[in-house]
Amino acid sequence: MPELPEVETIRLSLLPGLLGKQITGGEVLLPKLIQELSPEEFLAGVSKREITALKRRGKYLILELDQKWALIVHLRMTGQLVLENTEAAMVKATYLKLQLNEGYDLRYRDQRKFGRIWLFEASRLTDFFAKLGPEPLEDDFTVAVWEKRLQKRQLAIKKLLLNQEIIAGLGNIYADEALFLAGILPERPANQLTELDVKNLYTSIRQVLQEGIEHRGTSKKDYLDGTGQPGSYQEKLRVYGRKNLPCVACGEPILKVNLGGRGTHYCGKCQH
DNA sequence: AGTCGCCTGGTA
DNA sequence: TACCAGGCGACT
Repeated sequence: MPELPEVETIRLSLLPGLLGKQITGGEVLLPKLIQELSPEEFLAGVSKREITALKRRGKYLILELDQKWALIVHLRMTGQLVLENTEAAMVKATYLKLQLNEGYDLRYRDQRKFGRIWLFEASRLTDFFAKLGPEPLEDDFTVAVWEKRLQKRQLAIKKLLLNQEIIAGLGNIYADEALFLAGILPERPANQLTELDVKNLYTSIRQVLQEGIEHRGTSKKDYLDGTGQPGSYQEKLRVYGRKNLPCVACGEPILKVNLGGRGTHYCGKCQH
């Protein structure tokens, strides 16, 4: 489900309700959701701790507890993290409930049960994210860094965009959108991109992610932010989910193919 | 490098 | 009934 803009929107929407709150208790209703620990160990580890920061790395959400522990959430395809009144009825597919002081729960829902949650000491974060690629919106992600990452790679550029070790945070929607904006065919081998292609792609990646955040994410099916609100970027998508609809630039029908097992949308006339 | 499994639900 | 879905890791 959520890519970088959705996870960032969830982070921003949860920030006011979570910062400084204490986790008073909780309930795990799907043991396999919790990685490396038993549900009991996990609940004991988060209980009585204060949420001291909320961060994001790629598509991972990081709750810092007591400035010492890291509670990591990866939503995979259909995960949702929402703040709800403790009295509110438990919605279907809610698999984790963390009770906070002041009457609210942080609840995790996940239709397809693909999500993952970890709890460990914050000192392990560097190791945990060691293989993850650069943050595309950070200042240290430069064209030069991007160029270097694509060097000598003969894989289709779309596949590289989806590889989180190459660049963090892009998923199927924003990868297709970035390639369209840059005018590059998804099948192009990365090492055949010109210097200008690489530069355009760099700019396009940052643009679509920025736009996604500004529109509070893309709600195609399940995605909601931490307050239960959908995003609106689905209305702005240029190619994703627009098979057979006219290209916004040239009017030709948008094509959809399968690339590496993922639906891939593009304009056969605008992208080369 | 490519395919399969993990899960459930919506749609063709 | 079959296929598809915003992700990712374990297989061959």
